[in-house]
Amino acid sequence: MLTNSRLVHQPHDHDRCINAALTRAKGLCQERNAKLTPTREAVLTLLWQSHRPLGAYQVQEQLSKLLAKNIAPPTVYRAIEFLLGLGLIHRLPSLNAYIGCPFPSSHHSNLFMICNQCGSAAEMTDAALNEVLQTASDKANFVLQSQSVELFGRCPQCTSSVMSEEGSSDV
Amino acid sequence: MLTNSRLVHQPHDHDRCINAALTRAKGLCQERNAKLTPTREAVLTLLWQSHRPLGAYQVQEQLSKLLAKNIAPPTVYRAIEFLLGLGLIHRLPSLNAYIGCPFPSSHHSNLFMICNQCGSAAEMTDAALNEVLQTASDKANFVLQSQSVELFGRCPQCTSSVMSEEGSSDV
DNA sequence: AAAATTTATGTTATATTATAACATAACGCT
DNA sequence: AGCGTTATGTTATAATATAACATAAATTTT
Repeated sequence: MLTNSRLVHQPHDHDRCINAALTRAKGLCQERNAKLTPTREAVLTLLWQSHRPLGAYQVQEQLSKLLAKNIAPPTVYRAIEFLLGLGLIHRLPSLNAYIGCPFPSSHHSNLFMICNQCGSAAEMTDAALNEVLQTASDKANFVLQSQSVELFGRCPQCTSSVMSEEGSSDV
Repeated sequence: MLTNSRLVHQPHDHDRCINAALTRAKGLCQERNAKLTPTREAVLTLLWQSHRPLGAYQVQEQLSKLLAKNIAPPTVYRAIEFLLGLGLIHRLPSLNAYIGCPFPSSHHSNLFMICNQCGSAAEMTDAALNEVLQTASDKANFVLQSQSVELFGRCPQCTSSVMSEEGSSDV
């Protein structure tokens, strides 16, 4: 059961997360002969600034600031589309938001645990889950092609610390 | 494993679906002391016209036609909100669309099997799925509060009939 | 039953998320 | 350098959703 859950839900050296993500991204792009242009890399980095998903317009805002010029939505959406295509980020449909993927090269099932309080989102792959979903599909003669599984609740961090407030912690 | 999968994925007397849904809705409203006003009932009926989810603006369009006057978005969204609150309909986040719930009174897990070809969506509850999700949450010390599980693929109907085209069948 | 209160709907405007369409620029190849 | 391809810029607009306030309808209170 691959997961970044422990990392997401407690203080850690987040620069390592960012660096690791960039390294993985560069590797994957080389492998696939895809170009991680400065814009795309910047968007990926922004999505890795925390373990909270960002909306496209939040990315736009931050990217505009970062590049010190006005960035229009299509630029952001194009970068997002590129990164989604490589599996470097995911879209959380319930939130209309995007988040960096901690294990882009592995085929996995996109299970997210999203904290209703702090907004963090941990990703995990769970073989048992995939089996159950495959079995259910088979029973219904449904040919399963892709899936989206989002869990909402309270992360360990927010559960243990009573004082933590919405969006306050640096997850 | 409660499901409407067989019904959704093959021809059937759909009027019975609609009538059953309305009956259930009326019962539930009585129970909860909630008022199923004409607008709300109309929206529910529209969402039960097929086993395909509808977007809010599709509902608006059809409701305007039905009532022979222009209906503004807030009216639709209010009815949707009311119906969601009672569990009479669900929102499919990946599609920004809404669909009638075949078993509103049962506590269930909102697993949907959405056909990429015809757009139909079957709902099922699966105890094994819920167990797996609960276990995964427990392992991560995540307090599970709610969930959204959407499966995408090919429904039995579309798999078997080669000639079926996008949106053509009366699911 | 009239007044007061709550609940539902109407109306206008606008926020938020996402894409279409076309122009320009940068890159990669020969 | 010239050509085709890929990426980005730019403008406009589509699609989804909500805020804010006005009116009306239903329910409760007196």
